[in-house]
Amino acid sequence: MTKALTTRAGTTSATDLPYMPLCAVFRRFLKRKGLKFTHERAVILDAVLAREGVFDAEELSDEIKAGGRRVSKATVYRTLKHLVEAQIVEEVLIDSRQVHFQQSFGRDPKGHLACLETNQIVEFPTKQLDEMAEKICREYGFDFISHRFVIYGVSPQARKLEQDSTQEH
Amino acid sequence: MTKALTTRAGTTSATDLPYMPLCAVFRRFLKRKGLKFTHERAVILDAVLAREGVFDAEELSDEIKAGGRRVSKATVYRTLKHLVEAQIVEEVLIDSRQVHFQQSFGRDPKGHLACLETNQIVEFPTKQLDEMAEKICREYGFDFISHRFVIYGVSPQARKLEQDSTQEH
DNA sequence: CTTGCTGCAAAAGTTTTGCACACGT
DNA sequence: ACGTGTGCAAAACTTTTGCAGCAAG
Repeated sequence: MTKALTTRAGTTSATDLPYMPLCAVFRRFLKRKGLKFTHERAVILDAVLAREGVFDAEELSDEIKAGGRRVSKATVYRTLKHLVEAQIVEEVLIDSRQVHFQQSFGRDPKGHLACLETNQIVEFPTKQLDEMAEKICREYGFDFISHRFVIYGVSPQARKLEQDSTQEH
Repeated sequence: MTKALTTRAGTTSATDLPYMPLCAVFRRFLKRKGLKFTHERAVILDAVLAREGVFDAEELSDEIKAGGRRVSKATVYRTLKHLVEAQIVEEVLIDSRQVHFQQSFGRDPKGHLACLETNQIVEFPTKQLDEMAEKICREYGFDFISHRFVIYGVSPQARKLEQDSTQEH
């Protein structure tokens, strides 16, 4: 999507190269559902893959616009739904203002450490937690699907900011 | 709030008895903040305490109406904010449609096991998890405030429903 | 009495949807 | 060609806010 690349062996197009596996995953998902891989969906997937960490629909839309490409917000919302269903992206519920997303394909589940002062979000690995979640599910007779673990706190940076402004008094 | 009760020793009013401690907690909180304990706030606290488990602003408002009392939705939202700040109620982020709440005062933190088919929510205790959350915070230099742990799955009931409808084919 | 509170209705913010046209397969 | 997708603008929904009158301390 971003720049032209020489096609090797004439089998893959330039469009595929920056994210070959996920693009393929998405195309396969769409085909299975009788849906189409459109230019807009490619642009959105591209933007998702370019993102690090957590984002919301608005941010994604803005980044697409900033990149000089144009996709309507309605399409961004519609496509994010498909990406979630394709398990390429997952919803992350950090606060109640709006839905947040993050790329999830092939990643281990992560927990989120959110700073209530600065809205900074740090990810941490959740090995032990994953097992615990499945065990709890079993105890209650549930089939496990996924889990979300969010810890709220105050980051060192926020604490420092606060100290600085107190000293100014 | 609900029915008249004989006042013992002339010290507590009938209004206080059904939830003496929490009403007191809330009044103390309000006084500290220079806010007022109004009739509407009493009605809302009453409704919150009558609830078991997780609820949203809409449900609370409906239950108040069903009880023949009338408080505007704006006031329900405004009061829930205060109850959260007073730590009598806490936000629970289960899904992205709207904010959910539950009574939290004096309760141990709980995790939520949510069924994605039926929207049923089961609570489970999180002893080990609480320690883990604080430890993770420390590792990243954060001050711990709270945590949310939600596990998504399919409940036995939902599984059963699905089986039944498959058999009907 | 002073200050905060309530209800109402309007506003704000996010997400969804209907429709006419455009595009992938 | 067919059936899906897109943009746009309007709708839907939850939550917030401004204001004028009301109530608590």
